[in-house]
Amino acid sequence: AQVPDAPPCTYVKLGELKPGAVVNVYGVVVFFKQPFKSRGSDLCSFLKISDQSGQKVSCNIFSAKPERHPQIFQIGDIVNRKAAVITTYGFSALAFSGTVGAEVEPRGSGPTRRLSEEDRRIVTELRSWAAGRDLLPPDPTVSLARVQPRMYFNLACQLLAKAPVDSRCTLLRVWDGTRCPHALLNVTVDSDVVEGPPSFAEEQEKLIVNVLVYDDHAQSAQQLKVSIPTHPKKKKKKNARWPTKTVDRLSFHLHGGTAYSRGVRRLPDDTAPLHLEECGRQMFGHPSIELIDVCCPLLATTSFCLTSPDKSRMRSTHAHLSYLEEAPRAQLRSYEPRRLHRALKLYCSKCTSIVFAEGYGVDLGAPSARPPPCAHKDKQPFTHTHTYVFQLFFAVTFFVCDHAKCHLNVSPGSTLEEARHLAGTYRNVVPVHSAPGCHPTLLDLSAPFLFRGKRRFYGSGLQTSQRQPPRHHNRLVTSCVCVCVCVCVCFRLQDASDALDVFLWRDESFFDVSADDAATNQEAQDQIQRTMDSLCPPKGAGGERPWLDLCLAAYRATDVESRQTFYQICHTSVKNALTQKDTSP
DNA sequence: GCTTAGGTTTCG
Repeated sequence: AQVPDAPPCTYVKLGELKPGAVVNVYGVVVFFKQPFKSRGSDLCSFLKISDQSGQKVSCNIFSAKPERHPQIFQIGDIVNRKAAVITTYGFSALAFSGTVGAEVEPRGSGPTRRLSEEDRRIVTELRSWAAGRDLLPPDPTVSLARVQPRMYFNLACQLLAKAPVDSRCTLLRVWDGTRCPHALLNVTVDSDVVEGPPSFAEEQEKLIVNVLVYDDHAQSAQQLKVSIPTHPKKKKKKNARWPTKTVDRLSFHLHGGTAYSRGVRRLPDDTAPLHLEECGRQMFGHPSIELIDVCCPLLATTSFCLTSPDKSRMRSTHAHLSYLEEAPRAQLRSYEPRRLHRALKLYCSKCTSIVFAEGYGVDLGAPSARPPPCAHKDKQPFTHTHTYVFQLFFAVTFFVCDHAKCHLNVSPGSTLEEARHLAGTYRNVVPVHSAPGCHPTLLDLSAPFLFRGKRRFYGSGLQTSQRQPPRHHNRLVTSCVCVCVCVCVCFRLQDASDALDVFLWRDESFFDVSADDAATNQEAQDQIQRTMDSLCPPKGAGGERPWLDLCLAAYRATDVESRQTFYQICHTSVKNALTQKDTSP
């Protein structure tokens, strides 16, 4: 770790870095991520820099204070970190009190502030080196008129209205003055929760697209301001029934995470594309300059757009496209498992693979059980996730993910005692054994399979095994996996035409009961059970099965030969459907 | 209290 008054150290070219060294590093930014919240206590910036040696080096900068992170404006800026700690990966710049992560010199030919003669020479050389190559990636911005299915793109647009969909999704109604030629998904939300006009004139609606914004971006989307006043007299709410004709419709998704600089952000006012204003005049008919003037907030994203003065780089709302089909109503016919404690699963907190299917120990007699080939959703077509969950549910098998990054390494010769210790830091820790080159496995039945704070869980299932005494602290452990608890339930839905199995999982709460509570609290389990039974009365128990409005997203296989259609159901949609009051057919 | 993250897009 660095201290503010570390002694001056030598400037080293990026191609000559040695692990463990503490050196003075200069480089041209070739990639950067704005500070984001880490799982620890700090914000983290990530950047890659390069220099004349051609070497690209990664750098992480940690500090809880945003102002202590390097103020990088754009790719091509030059950063300098005195006393960088070199690791085998790259280098870390720990921004402790009194120091900043790195000094930044703008690209181009700006003044070199307060630099020593040597520093000025280095910056000048780096600038002329950087000027000679094309460091900026191509701008992925397209207009709505040019959007194609399954395309990733940036969108600069005006925000006309927004509405929360659920805790992890926000709907943004936007337009960019061009008309998307595809049939568009119609998203219906309660007009009471819409900020901005609840609906627009028919001609206007044809130009407006709905963008579904998820997770971390849903939070930032909620901060965006809609400046078009809500119409004083509300239009009648549109009929929320699903269309009877099934049509492929384009939908726009801004998924969670920041890969490829995904995000949503307000653009500075002076960057509004002129055509938007002009089209706005046409769109709203009679002189509407006022309206246009106040509805300027634009959407854009992250790295390049945040502070870049280069307008062409400022717009980037990545959206992911897929086809959606709309489906009619269905009834809940049954669900599995009927005993809720069997629905408790553990999943890896990093890669989100389910770690254990049934209660641990059920299938230990068959340690040859291999992870299903489709266990990692990032390595296999998404179609398989469905099958995988199904297999997990009805076959008894277990699986420990083998992503290196998912495993907490422990020192050689470590024991269960160390796993127990880790549970003081990580909430749920699973000790595993992994022989070199082999898939990681659980320890045998007599050892705890889960440390959860101060509690240990043995044997077959979370609920029944927590009272056994601690023992086997000397058992060897090679690594540990941090896991989370979720409730995973399969619902069988049915309408007049067919039945469909639907899985809900990986949510922090389940019918307002947290998965953590469900894992340890009988009362919480009973509450879930009662809800489920009210939705789906057991045979002979009487009571009406409610009709549910469902949003079924049909992902068409990209493989045209197979033309396999399969269904993935948005678990929040299903959950909303399951909790709705309407029971009319 | 001394970690966090370590680009490479999809649960929806």
